Amino acid sequence: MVNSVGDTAISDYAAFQRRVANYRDQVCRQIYRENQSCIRVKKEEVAVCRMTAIFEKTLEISNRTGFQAMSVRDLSEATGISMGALYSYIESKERLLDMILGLGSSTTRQVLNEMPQDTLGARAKLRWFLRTHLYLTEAMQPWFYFSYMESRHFGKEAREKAIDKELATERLVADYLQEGIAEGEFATDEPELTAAAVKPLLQDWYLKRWKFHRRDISVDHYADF
Amino acid sequence: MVNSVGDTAISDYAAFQRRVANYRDQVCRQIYRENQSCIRVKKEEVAVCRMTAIFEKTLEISNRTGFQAMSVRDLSEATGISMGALYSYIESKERLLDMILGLGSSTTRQVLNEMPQDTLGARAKLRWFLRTHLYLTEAMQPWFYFSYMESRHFGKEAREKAIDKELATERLVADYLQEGIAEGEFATDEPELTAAAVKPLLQDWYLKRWKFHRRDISVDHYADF
DNA sequence: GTCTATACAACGATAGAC
DNA sequence: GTCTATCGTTGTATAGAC
Repeated sequence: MVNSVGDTAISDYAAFQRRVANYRDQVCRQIYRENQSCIRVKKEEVAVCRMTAIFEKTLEISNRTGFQAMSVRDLSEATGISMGALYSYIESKERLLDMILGLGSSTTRQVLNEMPQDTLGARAKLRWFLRTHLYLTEAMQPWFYFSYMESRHFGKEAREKAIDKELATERLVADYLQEGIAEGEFATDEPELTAAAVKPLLQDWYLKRWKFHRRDISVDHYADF
Repeated sequence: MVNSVGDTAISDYAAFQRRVANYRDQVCRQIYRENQSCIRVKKEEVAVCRMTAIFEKTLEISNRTGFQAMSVRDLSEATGISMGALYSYIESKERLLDMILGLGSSTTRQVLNEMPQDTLGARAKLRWFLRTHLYLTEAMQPWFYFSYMESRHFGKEAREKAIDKELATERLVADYLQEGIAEGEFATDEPELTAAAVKPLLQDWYLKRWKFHRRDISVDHYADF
């Protein structure tokens, strides 16, 4: 409930979810402005509203059948927007992909850069980071799933960006571990390999949700660590 | 080197690789016979040889672009077999998918059912299973990658089969853990969650090879456990 | 701003000559 | 058993009426 400024941990998932929902609208508007040059619809309110729906349906269909298998006709039908109208929002299918990727990575960047200032000690920082990461992938599960599954079909630049991001996350975890070892908090002789092992555990949460839905939520998974 | 009948562990990866290569030919021939009714080429030697090439190239292209994005024309070009000739081996693109899935799961079944008889104790059994599983995914990395990535595009039956297989693996690991706890060998209060956590670590090996190629091989990853 | 109708390329698959 | 030529379908994207 309480979500005062200096909290060490995010108080609970529901609060976190609300925060992310706010970001989403904000980020959608930002995406619209960035791509205004190729969007024929000029009324911002209309455009942002419909684009939000387009993004949502795209993730929904793509996560069932794959982005490339999803035809724009499918998308038109799912959103209730005709082919012609649709193309006044997205310019091309490839551009749609770019916009969706931007949507997620902008949100992620904002959320993970908000570590409370008074979070001290490697253990606390690692805890905060892992928990926030887990919450984030839960709140935006469709996007993370999409991003993971489609990453190999990206263009060269986008794919390299994805790899960089993954390595950056791993490096951050490895650094926290290293810091913790120096503080005498952790006992691992191979922080890098451990960090590399942590990543798939985080990813499994959004990739194999059906598996965890038969049990309890993130807190448990956290205890596991 | 030594690979005598009763070895507790597979002696080394090179030997294992040779064993799997033998299986592959054998399994390819089996696939040919099973699908003989819809394969127009009747000379077994010719057919098996070309089908092996077709399977290999399909995995190669699909793992870059996705199976559904791979056109049969691409495959024709890559194999050097014309469209017409190609279709006297595969009948349809969907059938090609089925054959490839059968190829891998047959091999997997054979290999994992060959646990040495004198492997006693939960720890030894778990070790053997994990090491063999890791070796197998290394030897057939393209197939495992393909299977993982394309599983969501499968038909209902095939997808359920894949889920069953994954759960079966997890159950097996959980059982070994349980057995080990009973023997006082392991100290985990949640064998099922631990088993669930082991799976993504195994999978990460074939999904993110680029990450591990900057370090050393499976033995290390095993030590990590 | 949205619709229907359509252009044009690429797809899976086949026929028929060799 | 293999090839070239071609079928019908479906895909992305656009034009022009409303």
